[in-house]
Order: sequence, then C-alpha cells, then structure tokens
Amino acid sequence: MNYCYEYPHPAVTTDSVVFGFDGKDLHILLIERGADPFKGSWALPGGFIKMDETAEEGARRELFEETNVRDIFLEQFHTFSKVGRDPRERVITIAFYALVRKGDFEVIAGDDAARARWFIVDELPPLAFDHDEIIETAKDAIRRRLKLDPIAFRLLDESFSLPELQRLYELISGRTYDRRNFQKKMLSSGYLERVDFNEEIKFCHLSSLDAKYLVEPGELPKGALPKNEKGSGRKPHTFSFLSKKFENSDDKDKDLFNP
Amino acid sequence: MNYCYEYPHPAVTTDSVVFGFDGKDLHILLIERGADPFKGSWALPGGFIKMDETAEEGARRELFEETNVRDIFLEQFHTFSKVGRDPRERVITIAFYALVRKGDFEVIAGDDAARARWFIVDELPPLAFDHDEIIETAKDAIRRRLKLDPIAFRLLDESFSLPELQRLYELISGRTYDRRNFQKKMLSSGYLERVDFNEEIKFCHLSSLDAKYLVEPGELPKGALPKNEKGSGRKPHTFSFLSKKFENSDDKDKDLFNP
DNA sequence: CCAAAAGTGTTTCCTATACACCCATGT
DNA sequence: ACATGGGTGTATAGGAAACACTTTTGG
Repeated sequence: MNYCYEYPHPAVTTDSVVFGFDGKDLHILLIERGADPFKGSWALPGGFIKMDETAEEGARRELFEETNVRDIFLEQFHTFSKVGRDPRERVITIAFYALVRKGDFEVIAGDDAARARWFIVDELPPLAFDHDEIIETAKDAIRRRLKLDPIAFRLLDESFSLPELQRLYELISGRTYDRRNFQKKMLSSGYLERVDFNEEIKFCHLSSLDAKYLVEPGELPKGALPKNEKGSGRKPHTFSFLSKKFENSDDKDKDLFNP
Repeated sequence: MNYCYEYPHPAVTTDSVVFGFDGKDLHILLIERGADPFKGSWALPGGFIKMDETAEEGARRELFEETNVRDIFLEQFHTFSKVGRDPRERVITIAFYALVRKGDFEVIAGDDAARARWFIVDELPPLAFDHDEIIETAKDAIRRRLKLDPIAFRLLDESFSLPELQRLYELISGRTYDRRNFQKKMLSSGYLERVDFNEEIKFCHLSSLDAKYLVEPGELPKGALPKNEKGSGRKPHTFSFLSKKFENSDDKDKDLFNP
C-alpha cells in the first residue's frame, strides 16, 4: 500500500466495446476473466489506467494485451461512475467503442484473460460488472454517430457489396431500408467507387491480355469476391469507400445516410 | 495522507460548462479560482468527486456550492485524461454541459470560488488548466446534439419568440437560417404552441370580460412580453414548446431542425 | 428448372430553398 | 417620417419513399 493521498481516490479503468463485422453478423469482442472478481465470467476487455498514459492509450494497451487486437479506430463515448460498480473498490470506467473488420485480427487471449472471442451482438453471454449496460450505451452511441458520419465503412473490408453495407446499416440502426432507395442514395453520395474484380477478370480473359495484367489469386482483397451463404443468388458488385475524397470535402457535416 | 492504495490512483474531478441564454446572447458560467493552482484565474465550476456520489451528483454538488446554480439539465459529454492537465497530480476530469435560462438563477460565488459570473461565449477571459479545450469540446457536443434533439428549448424561457429561437439555433450551430423557412419548419413540427399574451389581453379588453379573467401583471411568465432591444421593430409572437407532446411521440429520433 | 439474392427505373410526394413585400413599433 | 425588426406566401428543385420485374447463380 505504497500510494497514499490526502483524500480518497477512485480507481480508473478503461473498457472497450469492440464491434466487428464479417459481412453477415455484427459481433462484440469479449474476454473471459481469469481472475476475481467475476473470474470465469465474460467481460469487456479493459483495465486500470497507468499514470503516464491517457485513457485512450490505456484502452489500446489493454486491448492489445488481452486480445491481441491493435491499431484500430477507438472512440470514447461515456464514463461510468455509479457507486458499487466494482465490488473491490470505487472504480470509474472510461468506455470506448471500436469498429473493426472482424477478419483483420487473430484474437489471442493474453494477460489475465483466460479466453477471448467474438460473440454475435444479440447472443451475448451473461457479463461481469455493469458491462451489459456499457454495451447498450455503446450501441446507442454508434447508432447516433452513424446518422452523422460514415462510420460504417470502418467495419467493412476495403471492398464490399451494397447488400453488405445495407445489412450493416440495418444492424446498427435497428431498422430496414428499401434496397433500391438505399443503393441510389449511397451511390449518389459520390464516395463509393466500383471495384469489380469479377468484371476485371472477365475483361482480361476475353481480351486475351498478357498474363502480367491478371490479378494473382493471393492479391485479391478480402471480400472482393464474397461467397454467397446458401449456395444461391446473384453475385453482388463490389465497391470501395473513397475516404480521402470524403475527408477533403466539406460534406463532413452533411448526413450520408439519415432517412 | 490517510488514503493508501496498492497501485497509484488518479484524482477524479468533474467540470461543468453551463450555457445560459438571455434571449440575445449565449453565455458560459465561470468562477474565479480562490485557491492555487491558477488562483485568480477564471475556470469552469467543478471539483473532486466524492466516494459516495456519481459523477453527475458530484457535478451538481460542485456547481451549487460554487455558483448557487442547481436543479438543471446536465449531460456528460467527454472525459479528459491528458497527462499533466493539472500541475498538482494526475487528474482525470469528467465533463458535463448544462443548458439553462440565464435569468432563472441568482449566481452567487461560494466554496473556493472568489467570484462567479456569466461571460458571453466568445468573450471569455483566459482560463485555467485546459478549460478552453473543454469548452470547445462542449460547444461541439451541443452543436452535434442539436441536430438530433430539441435541446434548444432548455435554454429558453417557457414562452419565447421565434426570432429568439432562431438566434439561439444560429449561435449554437454557427450558421444562419432564412427566417421564413425556419419559422415554417419549426411550426410544422407541431411541438410549438402559440401563447400570445398580447392577444389575450386585447381580447379581454375588447370583450369586457370580468376582471377575474385578466392576467395579473406578476403572473405573466418571464419573456412573454419581450422588450425590443433598440427601441424599434414589431413585437414578435410568443410560443411555448410542448415537451410532453414531444416526449410521448415517436418522433424522438427524428430531427427537429437539421437543414 | 427452381429458389434465392441482386440488379435496375419511374412516379409521386414532400421538404428544402430561394426570394420580396407589408406591418407594427419606437424614436 | 423613418428606421428597425417581424410577420407572411409562393414557386421551384431536389431528395425521399413507394413500388415490380428481370437477371444471375447454385443446387
């Protein structure tokens, strides 16, 4: 007990709600706690902040230590300060959400996480502390944020299909959209570029171009050729988001999709 | 130094950015610090959180102790955790914004505030700590929030004129609106009710109603008969916001004014 | 050939925007 | 009378919503 203060101090932790999308479902990254309290329960990755790091740095560090996930978009959304949140002592938690492409990471449990894995957002196990409340607040936060910014693209591969994008919007916003109107609005925003590798390959084949112009199988960006789930249906076209064009534009405070 | 921990703990404080509107200008409530560090500097009201209160309770308590302002709408918007924010020790600050009618309060400096008074938002004095950054972040937060919720009404008297409302929207959003289009959109929302006391009194007068139906001077709600600033111009009509109708409606996630 | 999913275009309606004149008030 | 500020309506254009059929693919 070497750290003494004139007045009582709460402990300060960070927790991260990492949302991951795989083209089909929205997931949240959880760890199984390897130590008491709530040993054996699933929980959000996070932990005590160090004295020489900001909250965001702490959240990044803990996330990497516990789950091997790093270099991601992280955004603070709320600080939880209810008395009695943690049975050990007064703990105040600064919470972040992250939006990632699920396939980009190899999740490895580390530090005092016994396990770490993705759960589909509405199939979560019972959670430690008030982490269910933190997750609900995070879902509200990204839903609200989605109305103002094109954050959905952080959850998608570099190339993606419009049905994928629409499904993601519907999962986050909790409503449905008309396919045609959705596509029209998205395409008319001017920030989507068609990158149809299907067509490229067909073109190369038909015109008998030199083999050096053909795309190597390994070079295909993930998601460029999405496989259909149930063995049927037409192949969708693929697009990428022109993030540079968006950032250099003054449309940043215009809604991209807010129907 | 009676409070000892196994690991170092940061101190946790709250700060409140209280916005007040008087029908003409947007103000922020500041205190002059009566103790070091930054003794004599102007700063946001706030202070150390107690171990048995939530952050919001702490913010309310400090605000009342230091400025005599209480019973207000308070909303957490960001937590500031940069290392070195406070020269004394590691301090993490949970920040809130509040929206009030400036005239509703008698501001009295208390606790360790030497003085307390309102400043027009873009005529602020130099501030202690990183409070300028906190205020900028608060302004961003209410600007963003205004796009999704009718929070402006928390800054207005129970009855107000459309020019007042428009001026407030313009001050917060940092842009201008066409008067006619603004009024049309606001009125078509269905959440404004005309409460024109000018007309009421005229009606009573003309129809010679019994004196008991006449409104006593002292009973007139503040702002019901706004005085024009420079001694000229037509008297505006006054309205009130039907907050109950709004809350019972499902329009809550629809934009009220987001042009 | 059938089922499942994706592509595509048109019409209607509503909302956003732009715009100008008259009216009430106080000096 | 005049200056200041507030009230009001209309016309146009652009975006949102509603809506059905065809094409591709895998089984």
